[in-house]
Amino acid sequence: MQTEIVIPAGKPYDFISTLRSHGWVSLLPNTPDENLSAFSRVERLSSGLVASLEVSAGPGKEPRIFINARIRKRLSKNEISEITKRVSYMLRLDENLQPFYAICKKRGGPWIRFSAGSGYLLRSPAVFEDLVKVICTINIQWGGTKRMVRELVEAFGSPFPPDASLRAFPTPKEIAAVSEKEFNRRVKLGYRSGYVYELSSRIARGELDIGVFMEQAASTEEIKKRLLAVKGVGKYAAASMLMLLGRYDQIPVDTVFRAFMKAKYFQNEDYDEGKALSKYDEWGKWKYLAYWNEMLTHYSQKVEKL
DNA sequence: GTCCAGGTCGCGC
DNA sequence: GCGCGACATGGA
Repeated sequence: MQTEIVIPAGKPYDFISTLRSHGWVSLLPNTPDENLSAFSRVERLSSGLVASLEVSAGPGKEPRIFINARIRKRLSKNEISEITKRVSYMLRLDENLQPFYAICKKRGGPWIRFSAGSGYLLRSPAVFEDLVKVICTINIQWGGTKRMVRELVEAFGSPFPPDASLRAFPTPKEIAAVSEKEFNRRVKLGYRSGYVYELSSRIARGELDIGVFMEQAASTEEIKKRLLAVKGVGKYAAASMLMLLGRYDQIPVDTVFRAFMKAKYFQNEDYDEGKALSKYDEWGKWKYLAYWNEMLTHYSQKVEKL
């Protein structure tokens, strides 16, 4: 059965730019179409039902988002609402980047191109998935990240009944259902394996509530502290997670940041990390977006790699 | 074969 | 608080 769900973006929104904002659209269960202008994804609803979602957008500055949901039965109101919420979260339809655009406009020059509707970075519908995916970007090349995420989905994700080769992202329970030894045998995550398994087990046992990372009222410093308490999450991963949680005031310092800063700002002097970071001080709570968009522009938007 | 990747941990000072 | 080696895995 198919159900079409329509969500008005409700604000200037550039759907294509969201998909191309970084590599997340290429990590399973996300599957981009060949033009990178829409994507599909298998999603396991809280009822345990597994659906396949095709997400695309209509024309216009404030487009409507279309979700074509395939599932065995007719969708209930609750299920439609759940799907709507998850896709809205992925696309960040609830975020407001107007203050960022305003600063860009004021600065002028190349920043003018960041106009209303662009700059939203795709994320996963659930924080657990983003945490695992960020851990899978640590000390590994992008191809390795894709491989590890694929192995996780194929080994532990719930299958989509009409086509069991399509699977959802695993839940913590699905991972914690096997022993750590078995986990290590089924997916080759290198030394990240223990991090992912421990995280999954703690959540599955109820020792860690993933909601603690989403508390809107908590300060960014507080959320950062909670993230750093997760084994496997250091400064880089915490800053990346904060971005995925909609807090843009920290920059993940990694080989990408360093290489870009050296190429753009330190061609004629020795690289200095403090100096590099301070380039974005004036952006306040929008540092990440300033850095990321400048970096994308510098490399002329190489989509697949980042 | 060798190097190292969108780093992090645990140790010793 | 800072420096440093170890760490799994596979691609370059």
